[in-house]
Amino acid sequence: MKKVYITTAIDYANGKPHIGHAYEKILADTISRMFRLQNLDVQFMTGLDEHGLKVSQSAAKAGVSEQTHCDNIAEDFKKLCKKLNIKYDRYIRTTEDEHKQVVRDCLQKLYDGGQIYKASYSGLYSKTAERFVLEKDKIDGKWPSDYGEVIEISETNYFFRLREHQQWLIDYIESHPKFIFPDFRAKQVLEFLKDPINDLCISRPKNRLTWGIELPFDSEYVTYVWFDALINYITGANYLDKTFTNYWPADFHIIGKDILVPAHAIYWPIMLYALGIELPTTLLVHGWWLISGEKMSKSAGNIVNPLECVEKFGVDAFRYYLMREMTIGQDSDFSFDRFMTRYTSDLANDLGNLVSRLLNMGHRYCDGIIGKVIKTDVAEDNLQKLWQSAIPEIISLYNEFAFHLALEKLFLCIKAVNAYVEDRSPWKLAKSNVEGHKQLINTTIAISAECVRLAAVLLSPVMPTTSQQILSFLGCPATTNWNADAKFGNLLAGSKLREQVILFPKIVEA
RNA sequence: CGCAGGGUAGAGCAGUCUGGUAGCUUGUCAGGCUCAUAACCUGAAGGUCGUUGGUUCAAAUCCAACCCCUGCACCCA
Repeated sequence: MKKVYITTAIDYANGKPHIGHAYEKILADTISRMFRLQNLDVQFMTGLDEHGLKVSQSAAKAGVSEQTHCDNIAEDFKKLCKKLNIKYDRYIRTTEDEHKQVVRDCLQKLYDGGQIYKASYSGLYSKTAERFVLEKDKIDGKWPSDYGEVIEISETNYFFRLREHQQWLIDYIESHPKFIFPDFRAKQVLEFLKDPINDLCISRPKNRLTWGIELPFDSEYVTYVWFDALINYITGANYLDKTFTNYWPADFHIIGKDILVPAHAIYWPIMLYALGIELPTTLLVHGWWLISGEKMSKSAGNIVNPLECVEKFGVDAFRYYLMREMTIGQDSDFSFDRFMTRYTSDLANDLGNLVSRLLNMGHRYCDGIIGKVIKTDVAEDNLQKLWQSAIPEIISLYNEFAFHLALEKLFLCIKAVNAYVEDRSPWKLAKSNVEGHKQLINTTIAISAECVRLAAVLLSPVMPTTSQQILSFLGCPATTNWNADAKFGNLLAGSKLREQVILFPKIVEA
């Protein structure tokens, strides 16, 4: 009865949504949908990380309260999800009462168990940047100008014991090859763990920062934002409730490579271990989108607004591009040129045009009704065999998160339908009076329609709306179950075809 | 320095884990077709798979060494 529990990282409430946020959500959504189509009960959660210094600073800059600031950002991100057709089951915010309670509960448990201790330390502190800095931050022996005055201060804080669990963590990662995907990321973590790790400072004194969750055992401090943020995963699984085991352990934490080390591969497993909670099954680590070869970052200011693309080309085209171009784990380059090429050649010319010509032929030669497959020959057999062998391969590629390969394969099959239609040339058959040609036309249309139906069914996780549209053109309901729908059959006989439709109009000017 | 990733037709990428005729898209050239979104189909040209060595009957793939590019302060998926 346990659900498949899938999470994205929660977005930090500091700045606007960009392509990276969009990608992670689309990836998680695609995975969720693909599991649902295989009859799994999915719980998909995303959300917002709202505490910490940066949020406090952004709010001050905008001249609003922290909570108002977060409410606004939450709206932005929820809008993004809606635009991208992200079907999450829960949207968590770290300012929710339930979450605060879970964080305090965990802190108290760790404190009682001796996993948290108080210590003082001193270091160099930048008053302007409001954080500790290191000697190595100096450029040419001088502090960067935006650090302002740098002074030595000493501070007392609470620390969470990481180091004593280091060997346990190494053993755990080595004995659980599925824990970090793809494999090379695990290697990276193990490299990191070759050096001793420091205990984690999990508090901030209120004289520096008040925007956080107060420590349950010391009201002079708030909780460090990462400690707070990571706990969202168990809050979202109803940690305080009996139903916790319906969700936990999480099956997939979907995260970017930047927050693997140390947050998700070091802090989080040790936190859970120290709390006596089972670890998530898999950290699914994706790469970054570069923008025309350059690293995308807030500071560089080259943020591609995903919403712009969506409005111009449609959400499914955008989802298709991201899933088709990215090899999970690697970085990938986003360029409008390539987006246009994918849009035009894959979506408009191959898929869209196939749908368009099929509908038109159906009306022109078969009165808009799909006939029965009566007469088949080598051409039909070959096409059918191609699809029959491709379907399980595509599904298993999906299950391995190799979406780029699944889509490549699927579009090769779509091309094969175009070639098959060319081979049969119903427009020629229609001109002749030869016995049996009418049947052959019916067969061609029926087989092609069946292939288009399958294409729509298999595209559903990536392009849910398009999938549903295509199916409705063929007189079918949306697919909800691959076991039933992802099979080559003759399910469409008697179905009424819709009038010709342009699914992906050519967009002349980029 | 170290660690990680990448280096495959003009361009952009996959394939490398699990060795066996080098694949996809785009671009170019030549044909075909006209149902269709100036779309579709067929064929051709184009690669010493970064370099050198090793293992093997067989290496893009495994091993070793080296070269080049990228990332590794904060922020950021």
